[in-house]
Amino acid sequence: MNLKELAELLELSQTTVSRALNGYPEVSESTRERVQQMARQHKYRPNTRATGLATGKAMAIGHVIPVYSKNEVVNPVFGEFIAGASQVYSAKGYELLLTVADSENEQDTYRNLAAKGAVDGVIVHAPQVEDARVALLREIGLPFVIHGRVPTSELDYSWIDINNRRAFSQATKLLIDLGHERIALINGLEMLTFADSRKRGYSEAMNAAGLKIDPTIMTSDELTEGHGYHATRNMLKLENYPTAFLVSSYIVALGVQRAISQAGLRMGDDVSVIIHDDDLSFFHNNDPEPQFTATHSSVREAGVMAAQMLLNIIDDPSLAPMNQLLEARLTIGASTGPVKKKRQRHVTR
Amino acid sequence: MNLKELAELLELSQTTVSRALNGYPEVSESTRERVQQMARQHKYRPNTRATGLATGKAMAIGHVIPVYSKNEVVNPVFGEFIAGASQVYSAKGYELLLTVADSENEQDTYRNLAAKGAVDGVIVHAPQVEDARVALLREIGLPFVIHGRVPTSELDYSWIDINNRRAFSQATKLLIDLGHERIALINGLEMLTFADSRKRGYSEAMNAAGLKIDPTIMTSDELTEGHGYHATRNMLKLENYPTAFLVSSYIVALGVQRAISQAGLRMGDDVSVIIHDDDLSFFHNNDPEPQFTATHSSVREAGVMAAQMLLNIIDDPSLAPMNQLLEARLTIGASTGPVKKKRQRHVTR
DNA sequence: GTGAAAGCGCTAACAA
DNA sequence: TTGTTAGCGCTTTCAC
Repeated sequence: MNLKELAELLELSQTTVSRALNGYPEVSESTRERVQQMARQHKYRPNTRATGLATGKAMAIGHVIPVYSKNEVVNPVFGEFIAGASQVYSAKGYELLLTVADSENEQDTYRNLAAKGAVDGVIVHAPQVEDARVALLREIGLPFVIHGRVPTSELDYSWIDINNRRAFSQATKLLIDLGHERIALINGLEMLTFADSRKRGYSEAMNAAGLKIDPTIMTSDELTEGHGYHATRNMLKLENYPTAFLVSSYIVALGVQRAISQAGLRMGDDVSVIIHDDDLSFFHNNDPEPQFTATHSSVREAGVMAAQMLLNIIDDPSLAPMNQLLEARLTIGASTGPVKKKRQRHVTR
Repeated sequence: MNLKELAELLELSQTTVSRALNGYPEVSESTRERVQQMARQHKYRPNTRATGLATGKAMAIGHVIPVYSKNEVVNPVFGEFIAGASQVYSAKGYELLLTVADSENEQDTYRNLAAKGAVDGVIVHAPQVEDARVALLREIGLPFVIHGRVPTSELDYSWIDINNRRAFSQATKLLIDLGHERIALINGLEMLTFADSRKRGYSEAMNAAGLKIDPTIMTSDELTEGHGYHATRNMLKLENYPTAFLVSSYIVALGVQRAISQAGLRMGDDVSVIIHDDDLSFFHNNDPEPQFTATHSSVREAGVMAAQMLLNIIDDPSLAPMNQLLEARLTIGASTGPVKKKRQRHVTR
């Protein structure tokens, strides 16, 4: 069923039907009713391509997710973020175009998207410390919102981010307050801003407490189980191995847990562990039942907000860049018990 | 830059330019060269909407991922699957339209997608044991491939699936051969076919070995960390708690690990654990270094194959339904040591 | 309040 | 080998 057929059925012109359906005021209430009724009855849906062609709008938003390595699992946070954004799009009649780009042809990806007229704007994922995309997108004039920030950019742009620095600084401080002095950092690739920020937060808290930052208990690599496992395994072989672990991403945490368990240590007892995957999860023996959300609810929310932001910008391109910094949820506090000095236990291997 | 401008620049008709670019044979080589050269130079990309409108094809594939609950994290396997499919699409000039549908309005989602002409076909994710979508899609005539199977459907349809039944039967048998008798099954929602199949595989192997199937060490719930944690915690309180765990999804495994560790048991030593997330991972003390890929490489591959399948069907709708059953990768074998009877160790709580 | 007609950017008969 | 023309399904000016 297309507009022409619907119009013939109603014995009206396409124009009137179109107007009735799109809420133009000049249509009489009676015909509007009639048109809407008939449209519903015949399950009429305007053809996206035609509408897009006629209006010059694509009614679609592109999400570009870069894949940096063949080993790495697509980060689950993308899924959550997109689930959030998707809600907003379908409410506003937009579609979501997903592109998985390997880092080489990523520039082309954005160019193509714009030139083909496939999208009205894009959400940029996984920004890097040095990221050329801000300049690129500005150049091609495609509206965008970055999920994350680009610290090196002098250009203004819209972004939404989780306060990774603060989350890691708080988490580190918490561990320090609990008596830990050897705190391992199992981080993502530090060329990516989220990992860079987390490292800063960690370092900040360590410095503030006058603790030594020891590169031998810090790793930066892909977010894989293997990374977590090998890193932790090696660290637990050290004379003075870490008594606490700060882990980026729960995929990595799976490996960390495995190595801890294998070494005969108990997670949350011999070793405290905090996992940060935009939400924070804390494992410690003083918790009657350690907190773990793993709902990624912050990320989903970030997706919603980013989508709204982008649609606003598309509506009114003259808008000044917007941004939003979300705090990570860390629901411990009350459940953390008395501070006591951590002692290392013999590691069985 | 659009076709008209490009044609004017070249002092040719739009037709010729279009033909030259689309590889029609009747264009002379010299003009074709000239056209391609100019197009490249001006970064010309045909407008998708216009092309779609003119050809009646959307040049887009829809992926619909259902979300059954607010708690559940979007299953990471979707990400992998889509990453695989995406490769194929971009190679063939297709776009990927992602829709996240909550189970209620899912029927509408497919209807809309078809009526709007937004996609040429869809990939259906997360099929249920009783799934109305096969009939629905057949009715609206939208080409589709199911990622999974619908056991109750009498209609023929195209699908690609991982042999979940076999994977779980093998995994269970392996654990039995190692001397385990109390094997827990931490499963997904059994209304979903993947979980249903896994349960069948498990039961099959248990029955074959003459072992009792005990519902108190089997759970079926959402794929969350909390599910794994609580299920395992409760089971470890049992008099004769399980000595082995078979876990659907590594998100859940994270919780299983946590509970094991908390109980003072060692994973892969006191307790064997197999995680199945389309690839299998086995943790057992006889492995010098327990296998874990967590690359989801099977799923990514499945995505590639599903996409190819769907594009073939779209090319030639008269094609008979195709299907493909992939075996899960379980790379243990050599590393599994001698079979010995498992003994339960005292659980500290 | 309603309709005729042009046009969005492309493809594809049909002509030349 | 190239060009003319109509048309894909919709929106939107302009006229009535």
